[in-house]
Amino acid sequence: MQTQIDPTPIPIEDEYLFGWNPTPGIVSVWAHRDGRALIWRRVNGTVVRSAEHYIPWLLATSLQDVKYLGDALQPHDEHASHKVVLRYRKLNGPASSYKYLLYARESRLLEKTILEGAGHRLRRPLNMINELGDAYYRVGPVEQYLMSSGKVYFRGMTYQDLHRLQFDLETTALDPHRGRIFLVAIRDNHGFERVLEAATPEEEAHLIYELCALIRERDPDVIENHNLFGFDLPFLEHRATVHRVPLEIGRTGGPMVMESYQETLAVGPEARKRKRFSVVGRELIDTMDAVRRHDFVVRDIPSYGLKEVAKYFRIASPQRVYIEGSDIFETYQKNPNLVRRYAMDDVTEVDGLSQRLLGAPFALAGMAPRRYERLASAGPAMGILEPILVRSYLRRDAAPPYQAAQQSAEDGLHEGGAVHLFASGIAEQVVKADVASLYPSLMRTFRIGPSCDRLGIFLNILGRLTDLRLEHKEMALQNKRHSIESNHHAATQAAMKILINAAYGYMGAGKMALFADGKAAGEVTRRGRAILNSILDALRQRGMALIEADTDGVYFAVPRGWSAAQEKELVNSIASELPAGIRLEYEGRYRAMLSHEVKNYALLTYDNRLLVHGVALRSSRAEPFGDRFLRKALHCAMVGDVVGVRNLYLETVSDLRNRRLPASELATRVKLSKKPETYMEARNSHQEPAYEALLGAGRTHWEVGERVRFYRTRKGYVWLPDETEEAPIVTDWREQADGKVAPQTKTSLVTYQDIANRRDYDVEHYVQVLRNSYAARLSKAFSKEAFEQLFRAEQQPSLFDVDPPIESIEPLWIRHN
DNA sequence: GCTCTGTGGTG
DNA sequence: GATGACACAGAGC
Repeated sequence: MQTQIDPTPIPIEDEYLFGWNPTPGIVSVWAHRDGRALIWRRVNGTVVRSAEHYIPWLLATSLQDVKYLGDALQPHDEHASHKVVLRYRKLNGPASSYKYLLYARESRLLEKTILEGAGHRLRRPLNMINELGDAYYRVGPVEQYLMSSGKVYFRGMTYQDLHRLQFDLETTALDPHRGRIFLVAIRDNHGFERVLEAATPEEEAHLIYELCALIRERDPDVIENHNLFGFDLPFLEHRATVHRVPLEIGRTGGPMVMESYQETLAVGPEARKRKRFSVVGRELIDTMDAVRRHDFVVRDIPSYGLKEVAKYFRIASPQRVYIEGSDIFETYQKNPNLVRRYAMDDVTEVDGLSQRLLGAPFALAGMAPRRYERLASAGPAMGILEPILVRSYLRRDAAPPYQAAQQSAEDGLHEGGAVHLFASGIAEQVVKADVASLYPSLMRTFRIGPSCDRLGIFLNILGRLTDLRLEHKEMALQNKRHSIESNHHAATQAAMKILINAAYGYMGAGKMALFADGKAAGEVTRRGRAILNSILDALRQRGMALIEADTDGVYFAVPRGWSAAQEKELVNSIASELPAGIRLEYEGRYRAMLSHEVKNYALLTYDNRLLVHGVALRSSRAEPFGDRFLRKALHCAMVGDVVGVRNLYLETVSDLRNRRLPASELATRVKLSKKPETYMEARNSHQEPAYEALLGAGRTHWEVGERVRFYRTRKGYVWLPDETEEAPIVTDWREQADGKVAPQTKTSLVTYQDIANRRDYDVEHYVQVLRNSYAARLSKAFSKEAFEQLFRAEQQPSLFDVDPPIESIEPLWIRHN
């Protein structure tokens, strides 16, 4: 039974935000370019499919390319004749806008007709609408369907109503060229759990077939996993191709084959090409996208890996099985049950992550005219806000602005937010205060919106979102914690926050954004800098020790012994001096902070957790021993335990010198970018450790993109394989004493574990690495002399014996004047 | 030194 | 059937 939340019709003023068509329960849409659309709706617990038609359309700045059609081009309300190829609707708007909505019964026909006309005009053949620059504005078929119908996903549904299935592959290697699937864990939120296995390579094809059959049988609306697009689907696709097993996991009624196409996901740190997979009738969700989006705001997640993230969100079970990635297949051979549990724990955590993080995209899908799976990973500015704005303009028969003709987007090259580093070193009793939604607050308070938005919809939506968000936040608190209602409101407010925070970035997005306005964006940052400066002045006047400030927030140290209440009172008193509509908030307090550089610092919480921000304080080389050293040393330094830092350093050096650390602790990992041929050509002039390590191990073939782990010895580099080869039995034909040849079986000589435990590394090299790349990150915590003394490689006293005793060394404290 | 490219994650 | 939110290190010039 579905829970109906807010069954009331959509108020007129909210049509911009939520669309206007009340159709409930849409869980998936698949639209073809020929005008066919398949809609799946969840009605009282069952899924119904309907086949519909929509009219493919796009927006044009002029009719010049289609004028040649003559009578075959008609305004929308005239001549019902079969000779009409294209119709258009003239939208209200100034000369420079997308004044014409062109449509035809088929998308390809629409585009071909335009391309032909443009080809005549430009006197060259054209193949794609993209070649015509931004004279035309197009969206995908599903977006066309949703924008013109005013429908959205999930109307009247809550997150619990979705049928979600998680599956996770366990493989013998990370690279599908070098390994295979040996196990799949599957579960769904209706209580289903299953583990499929392929003990031998021959069973892999059947395993894939079974997985597909199970998905069809369970028939979920959504398929989820962590790094689904980055690992499971590409791996599955590759193995399915090898075995020629069709990947039929879509909903019956559409083509059941997984489709894939290239896309550039330029969302935050994901700005690179990756393959996008899509399935008819189901939504594919990668929980890592949600983690990334969450971290964009909080910037607090140490790693995006599933296990780390599950711990971070406290959804990891205490009984959870942990197995090192490279040990999984070997463990499976010895103790398959353990790996079964491990894999099931993985999918269970993915479900937990989904419940925790996917509510917001779910709520976004109830607003923006795009598929749920796209909204889960789309950039909120171009990917979500803009479709909402365009839909709103079309609803009003208004032409969206055409930027290329206007200068305003480009000439607004402006300064961004202010970034200050006031002090480096170690501070105690640190407070973080920041302005809640600084930029959107400024936009709303001072009515700064894109000048090209004639209808004022941008600011209208921003205002509506801000008000509604507060209401949902309030409702989330009023309802019982973790109740369906509370979760629904919490997710909705989170979705609105995403949109609100996108508003500023969208205005500054440059000329590709339809509603961009660089000047307005510049005005926002200018006012933002002024607000930040007044906050900093107020803190200085009150004698606080400023550490660093960035756009809308500041870290500072308060006098020793202050209580949290005193800190809050200080922040509130400063907040009360700011303009109405600008809210300065007390965000948190920390026992200590190491300030290294702008945006690079470590925090120690009062419950002794270490939070590290910025890559300057993280290890880029990622030798495990160095990483561990750095975390411990940071902790010691931040509590003023200088002797502890020194001892830790001496211990680590001694561990290296006495070869107490296994090679795996010292290995780095790099991704190969050269093909074997390419490297062999350049090898004489320029050698690279990763390739030399492979060649040294007798490997002459590799794929670009393979990750190679290796460590350094005095003789060269040693490859540390990340996986155990399958079929470890080799048959060795030996000539025996009597001259006969007989087969001799033996197990393979080395497993990766043997190599990982070797100790033949170049000790002096790693002592250098410890000092130069790890200890160096503590340089800002001490004076130059103290640093030299602390990290002197040898224990010998200095020549002249003038060093002060270690016990007397203090870190560089950031203190009040 | 500067610009360009790659990276995050997955077994 | 595309995006348009980072912030840095390392390679290549």
